[in-house]
Amino acid sequence: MITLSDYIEDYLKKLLAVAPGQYVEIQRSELAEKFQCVPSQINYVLSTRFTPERGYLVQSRRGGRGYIKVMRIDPLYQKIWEELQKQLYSAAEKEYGCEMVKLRDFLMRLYEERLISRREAEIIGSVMREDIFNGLKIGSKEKNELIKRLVSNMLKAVLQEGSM
Amino acid sequence: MITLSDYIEDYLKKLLAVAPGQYVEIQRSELAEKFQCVPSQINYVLSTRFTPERGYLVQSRRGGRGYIKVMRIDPLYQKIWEELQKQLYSAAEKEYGCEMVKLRDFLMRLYEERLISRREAEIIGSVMREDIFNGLKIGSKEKNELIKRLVSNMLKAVLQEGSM
DNA sequence: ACTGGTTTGACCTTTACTGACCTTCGTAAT
DNA sequence: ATTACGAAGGTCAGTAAAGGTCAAACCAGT
Repeated sequence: MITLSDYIEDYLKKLLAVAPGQYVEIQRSELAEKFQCVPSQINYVLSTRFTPERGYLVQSRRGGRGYIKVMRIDPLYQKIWEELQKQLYSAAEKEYGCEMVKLRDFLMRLYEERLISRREAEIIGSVMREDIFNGLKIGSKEKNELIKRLVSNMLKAVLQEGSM
Repeated sequence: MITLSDYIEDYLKKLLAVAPGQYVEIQRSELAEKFQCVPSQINYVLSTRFTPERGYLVQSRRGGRGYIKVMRIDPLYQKIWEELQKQLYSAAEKEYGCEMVKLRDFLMRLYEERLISRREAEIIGSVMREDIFNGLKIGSKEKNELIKRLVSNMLKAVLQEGSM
């Protein structure tokens, strides 16, 4: 099942692919018109699919001559590990812990950056699911710590192994 | 006696038989409607009849435009799956559960038979360690179940993706 | 009666989409 | 310069549309 948001995401990615430079500039209302949706849906797509975790940055300007600029973030190979740790231990401190969704987004980015293969992404991703704890009596603090360790370990394993 | 679940199972299998590709996509509520049952019965059928043991995998997405995808898996991979389950649930009953050593042996075999790459073996292996639980208050029964689920999920991920 | 598979429904989580209302900023009129 | 207007884009809460979970009730065969 493909949603409208998926189409819009696709469209933007295709634009990015052929764009000279690492960015594209669009008009929100124009795009909304093109896809026959309300303008705020564009924001929805941007905020759910073009996040930093997925390797994108969005800038915009309001008012007359306003625009939205979508950029790809550079690969930053060295920083990958740090970024992961930040992911794991930022929201983590708020007691509610690392959000699986964000983690998976980050994973997909590693895949898109070709640091890991599709299969590797799936393998690692299979651990980032709330439902692995279903029916098990485990405290949420423990759940969280476990996820962090597992993901860290797995990533460490690939990063140590070198190129795929 | 033939139950409703049997009919639903049949129906899905027939769909799969004529489907181009090794999968079918359905809407849970639609199917429930067709068979005049509650939606959750579809989950029941899927979880009891379309398991990896029987050669199937199920993926899904929630929310608007959600769907359920039922896939066939390759017989070769199915064998592997069964072996893993045997590994996980044989010694498992002896309270101390799946021995990591045995699991690692199994992993190595997968690698030697070229079903997984070296990197994949490293990733999966990084989870098969007692020390991931160090200092965490988790019952040994839970630890055990968790390891099984994690390993199963990871292998499932490989099955889904097919040959490397 | 017991047992195990089946069926159901109440409640939950996730995702997509919409619309009313708000903020920002260029620019044309004063 | 100042102001007023209009043309962007932003926010957020609400609605709807999926699918997931779990435990209780319900049979059927022994």
